[in-house]
Amino acid sequence: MRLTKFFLPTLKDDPVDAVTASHKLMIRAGMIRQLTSGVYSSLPFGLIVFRKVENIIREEMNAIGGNEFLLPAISPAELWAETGRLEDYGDLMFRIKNRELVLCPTHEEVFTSIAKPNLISYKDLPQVWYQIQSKFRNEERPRAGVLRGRQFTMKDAYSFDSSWEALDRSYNDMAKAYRNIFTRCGLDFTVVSAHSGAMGGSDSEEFMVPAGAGEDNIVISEDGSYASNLEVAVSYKEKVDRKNSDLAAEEFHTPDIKTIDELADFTGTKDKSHLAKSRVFVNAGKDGNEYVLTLVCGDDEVNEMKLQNYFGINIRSAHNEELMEITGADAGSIGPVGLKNKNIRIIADLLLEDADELVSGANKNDYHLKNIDLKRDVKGIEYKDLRIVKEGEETSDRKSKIKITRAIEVGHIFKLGTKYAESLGATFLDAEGKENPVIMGSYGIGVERTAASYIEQNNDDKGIIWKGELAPFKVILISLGGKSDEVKNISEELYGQLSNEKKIETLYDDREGVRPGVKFNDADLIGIPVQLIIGEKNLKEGNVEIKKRRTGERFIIRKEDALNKVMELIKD
RNA sequence: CGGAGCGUAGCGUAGCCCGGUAUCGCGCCAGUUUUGGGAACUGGAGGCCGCAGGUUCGAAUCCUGCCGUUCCGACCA
Repeated sequence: MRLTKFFLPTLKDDPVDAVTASHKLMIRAGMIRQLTSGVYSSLPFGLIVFRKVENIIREEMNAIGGNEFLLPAISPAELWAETGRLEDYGDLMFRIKNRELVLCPTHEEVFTSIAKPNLISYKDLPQVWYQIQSKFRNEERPRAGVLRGRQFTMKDAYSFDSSWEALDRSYNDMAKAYRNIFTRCGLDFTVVSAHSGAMGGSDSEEFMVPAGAGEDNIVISEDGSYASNLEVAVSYKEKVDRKNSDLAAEEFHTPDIKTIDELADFTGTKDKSHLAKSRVFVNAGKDGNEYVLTLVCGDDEVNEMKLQNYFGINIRSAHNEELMEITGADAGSIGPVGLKNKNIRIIADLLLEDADELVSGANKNDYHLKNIDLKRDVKGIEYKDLRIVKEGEETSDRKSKIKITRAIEVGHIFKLGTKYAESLGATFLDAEGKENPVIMGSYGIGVERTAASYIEQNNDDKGIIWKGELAPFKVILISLGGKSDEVKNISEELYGQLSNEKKIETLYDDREGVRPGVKFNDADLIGIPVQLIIGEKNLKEGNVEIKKRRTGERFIIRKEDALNKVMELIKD
């Protein structure tokens, strides 16, 4: 491609609205432009990269027997009402105003609607179906360029199986394909166990790219044997010890003490594990509200995602006005003993199992209780894993320690089970002639997000650094023309040889009247791996120069050897 | 949704407090010189100062409302 014909609007300065490296660089390198919040146009240079990602995905999906579809981006709202997701997604789904249609945020329903009348016998299964399609989500806060947008390209795949064992096989094939995809994309990634979110389902793994710009926190053990999303992570920690002193619970005055830290200071306690922290949650259900009081050690926090896993996505923190009504006190004086509403479920973290001599709120403003014995004083108490794990804790097997890192989720695979098949009536007849719901898996990859993640991991102060399969061009031929016809002739000759004979994706900076510095800086910014530089100075000696973008290494070589050297270097 | 900020030429900005018809840099166009790491000079084009209303002789500037957008948080896959 000749740069004089290629639309590549590069920017010298960072756009003021961009904060993360990939966002800045994708705009500066002329890959994307924003149309409105969370919505980006793909410019030619960006589109080349996105297509590379798509093609890698396509090849790996086809390799495991995937069938490519292209489904509509709009669908009837009714289809979503049937699975209950019209409500579940709520405002996250774009709705069309003048027709009962929605913009699809994902495609389980639509794929299932095709599966239903066509996958009717166990002989029709298994199937893997996928598409690469624009998705629309009315994100409340889009951020970091294409990392979280309102419109984005997603590869979504679905497996249809006749047994849970077969689903395991489909899932494992997919997991392997995902590893291939992200490896081929040149990403440093890690696979973590995850929460399957609003989609429902059981086993679930996320493909995570460690990067500061990420929105997720992931937990990785130092020995690499454990990896998990912080939302579901567990660790090993000693339980709070039981003292068996059988001291009577006793109320004491704690004026203006609202937080655990204040309580620790007030009581002169250094170890906050016996200062039990209470929080009240409301689980809004069809039959009215269920109230849940959680109890964790004073130095721990409740992991709300774990609560969602136990209670469903509708559980929420109680509002301040509700607290008084439920407990009899305001936040800061709430505890498990003496609650105003007796129909409240009390769930304590596993670390607090049968603990005694605890201090917690007395459900009376400005009072706390000490010597609470959970075994003795709290009837019907349940114990569950509730806490958020912390950096430096031991892994569950006690063989390693955990680290917490920010990461970008580029892919997610999970076993859906029969949720959509059941609600939409997609069944098949098994060998005995019995009707069963199709067992599904669901698998997604964010295309632009994958490219952005690559850039997050591969850039320097000059710009992007491409390598391997994602590189939009393998070589940039920089002609420092000036008045020299010879430079121009040699450049044209080499360009022809590279692009026509060797079939190498070559970008040819054939701009005239552009100073060398501008060309060098543009080349570094857009990050093509190998720069072949033709200038008058070297050419006088019969030489050309080659620079590797990543390392900055330079080679001055005979012009006759240029082609071979380029071919050698692009293999890296 | 809560908090904070921003909106002036393609991009980045000054001016706003204290009202008088918009500053500077980059980029763009023409010309001359230049040509290996974002050139110099000369000349030029380009603006409903986010929108609407109000105050005023007069509004980029003050007031009200709205819209857009960014960041933090909440929410979300």
